[in-house]
Amino acid sequence: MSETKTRSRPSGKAEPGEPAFDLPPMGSIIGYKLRRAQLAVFQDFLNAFARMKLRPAEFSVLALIAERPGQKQTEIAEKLGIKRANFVALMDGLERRGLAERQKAMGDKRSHALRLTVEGSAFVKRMLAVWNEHENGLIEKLGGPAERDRLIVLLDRLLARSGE
Amino acid sequence: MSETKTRSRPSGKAEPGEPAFDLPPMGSIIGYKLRRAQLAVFQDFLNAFARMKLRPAEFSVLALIAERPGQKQTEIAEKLGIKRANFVALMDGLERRGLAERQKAMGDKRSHALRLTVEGSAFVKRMLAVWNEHENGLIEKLGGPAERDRLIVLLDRLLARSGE
DNA sequence: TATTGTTATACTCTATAACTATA
DNA sequence: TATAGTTATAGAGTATAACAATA
Repeated sequence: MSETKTRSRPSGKAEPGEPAFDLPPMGSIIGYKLRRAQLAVFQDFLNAFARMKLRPAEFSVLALIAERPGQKQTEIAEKLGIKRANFVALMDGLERRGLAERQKAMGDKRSHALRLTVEGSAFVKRMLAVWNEHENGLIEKLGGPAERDRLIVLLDRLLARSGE
Repeated sequence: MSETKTRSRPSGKAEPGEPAFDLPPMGSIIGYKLRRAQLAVFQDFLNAFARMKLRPAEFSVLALIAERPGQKQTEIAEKLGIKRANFVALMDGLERRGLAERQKAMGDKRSHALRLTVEGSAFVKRMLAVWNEHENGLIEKLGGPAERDRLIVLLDRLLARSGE
């Protein structure tokens, strides 16, 4: 299907001395720019949360537990695209810091119901305040909430039917 | 500066039984969606280049050498955000496969001028053909070249003045 | 038999310090 | 003194296999 949508230049013949390749400008490559932007955003996140010593994965785990307490490890790990084996050390860290805990579930004795501790709830409140500042900074860079929404729509298109 | 642009819901009081947090919907978090989209695009890249055994970093190094032969390692590494120490093994791999080579530079005897081999030039031609298919697939997903351009513009805004 | 959490392990990426040979 | 390339090393992140307890 389809002709070359990738090139912008009319494909003229290479001049002498020039390389014989019709190359993408690098700054227009979707995957490349996506990666650089993601790294920049994560770096901004790490700067914002340096004082709280919180990494993106820990943020999202705490957010999911806060949103719906009692979920089991596999559920949260799957939602975040984390292998359950790698989730163990992550959860160990949150438990060691006294922010979240594993409780024995009512029905299934194999699984753990994950909950925030009292200290963890206070932590999450501060975490969300910091996150709001961080996120609003990104939204301003993008040009406002409408531009943010446009970005999300485009990224969702890249994610659609990728795993199906 | 500025009020909360992050929330979409009117911040009503929490109902009994609901968690006491006003949480972001996770799917609307810029960094989170950015990361998932980047992983999906890279996975698509890896699938496309599985047969050629080429990873994104190797692709971009070959593309930069092809674009302007004779550049030295530090130049290319910096353009790609790779530490020069980590660039060594990457370049070793390309050299071992006979795709690119280190030549002694004319002026500075410390530096290496990087060039494609004859075999490497042929490889890059095939590489660019595969890449065009991959990239056009992404552009179709986005809804066409205009949507791709809009995405690049938004990602550039996230990258602007981040490191200054 | 299948699933939950776990351990052990390995591989990739990334980051830093220190060395050498040149400049 | 500083720079280009290199080595060694350590830390994240991620992937798989296998096990015990439970379903």
